[in-house]
Amino acid sequence: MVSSLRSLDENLISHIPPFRKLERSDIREILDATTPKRFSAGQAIFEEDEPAERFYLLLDGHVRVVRTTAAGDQVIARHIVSGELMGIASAIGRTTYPASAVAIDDCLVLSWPTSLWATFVEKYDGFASETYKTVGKRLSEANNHILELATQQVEQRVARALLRLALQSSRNTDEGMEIDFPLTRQNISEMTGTTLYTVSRLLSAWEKKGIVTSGRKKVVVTHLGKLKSLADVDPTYEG
Amino acid sequence: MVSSLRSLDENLISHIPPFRKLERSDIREILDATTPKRFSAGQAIFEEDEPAERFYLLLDGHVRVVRTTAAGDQVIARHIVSGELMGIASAIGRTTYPASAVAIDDCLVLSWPTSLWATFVEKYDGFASETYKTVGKRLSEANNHILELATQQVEQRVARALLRLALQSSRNTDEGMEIDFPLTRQNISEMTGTTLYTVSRLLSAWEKKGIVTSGRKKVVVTHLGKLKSLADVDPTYEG
DNA sequence: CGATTGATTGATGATCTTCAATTCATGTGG
DNA sequence: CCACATGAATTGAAGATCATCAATCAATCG
Repeated sequence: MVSSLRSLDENLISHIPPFRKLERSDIREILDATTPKRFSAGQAIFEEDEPAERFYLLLDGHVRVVRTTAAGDQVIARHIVSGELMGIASAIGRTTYPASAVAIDDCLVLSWPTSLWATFVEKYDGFASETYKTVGKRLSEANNHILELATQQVEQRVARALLRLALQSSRNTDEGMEIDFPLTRQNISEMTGTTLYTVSRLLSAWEKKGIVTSGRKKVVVTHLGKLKSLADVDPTYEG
Repeated sequence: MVSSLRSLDENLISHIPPFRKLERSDIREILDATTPKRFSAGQAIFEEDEPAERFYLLLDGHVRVVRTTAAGDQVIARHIVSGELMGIASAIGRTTYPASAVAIDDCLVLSWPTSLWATFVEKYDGFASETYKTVGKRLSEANNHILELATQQVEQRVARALLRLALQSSRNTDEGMEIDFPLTRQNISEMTGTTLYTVSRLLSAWEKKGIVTSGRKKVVVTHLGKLKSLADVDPTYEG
């Protein structure tokens, strides 16, 4: 957790990929151009189709990136964890946000006006290449997601979604790997293109098999190997 | 069609977005660094997971970008039409191709060694921003595809896929808008995450309603408005 | 003109969604 | 601090959508 909103320590961001190669003075400059902001659980950080006036860095907490269809269905495109950039529409030549970002728990966020993007890219060594790597990773993930939706059954898709969360965003407890933010059946269904009922049935079945334990807004993976085999991935898969 | 493989005219690429802002001398340089190559229908231009040694510009023809799952299912990620870059793994910090590219019909292709990518980005004004716009467009398309797969029924998905092809890659005939490359029921099913049987049934039903006519490897949209309404898009939708 | 690839269509059934009825957990206000 | 409202989860029953299998037909090509 970050102790204060007033004094931004350079160490806060110096280890984060896009800033890793920068001098302390550069980092100081970058931090001086931003004011940290807190968002509480459920608050929107930016909204789909709004003009992309700022870009963001999540320092602490978890964020859901969400799109809504004309019919009102919600789809969770991805989760953002601490240290990731978001709202980087400018990186890909957009002027509006392609999706909404919602704080899942309490979040601490830095942001800069989009007008600074070009400056960052030009001035700070490695910033451009690192952020384009990020964009590339997201494109790959999106394509993997398409492959899953197009070829796999619901059980495999849910298993994979849960597997990714366990590997990327869990803490070890005595029960097992606990997803470290509140996560409902409905949330999982919105990540996988199914219904909350089907997710509930799957989790119940898996609980009987000793693969997970779960509760209200909580999921714990108790047997990663079995989950991987349900997900139909290599046993050495790590995300 | 391009008349000869020997003399590459500067006009060939001067109107294509990433090169649009360049001087004639720059374009000459770029063309001198490549040899055009032909691929015949069905040939692979590059393969998934291969080291990304070159990047490509499609000058003529149509290319399918394909991924294959461990189980052997194929998914068509996108189609490339003349004037588009492909195999630009380097743009997003990858060292291997994320998918295979297969010539649908006879294709004419330019290519450059990946080692030149950094030079292009640095040296040629507008090249970077234009190609990142391309990457951004592909990311948006991928996210739209995810939204469709997650929320829409097969009929809507097939209607949308066909609609996009009609709007982006068709010629007008007296029958209607004919998709201008060979396209099988199986191909359509691989674009939409369904089976060739279901696509065949849908096309048959649509033919009875006067929305399409179709034949072997051929689909013609005869009533765009009705197709749009099946696809559940705005009547003014244009891609 | 046979062989191959693509398309059609009926029958059957699995998978998953939908609806409805409860139960359970959590936090809030009286 | 308990009662109650609210949001979350469960589970049965019913049925829609789509995949699968199989048989047949049609087009194209060497």
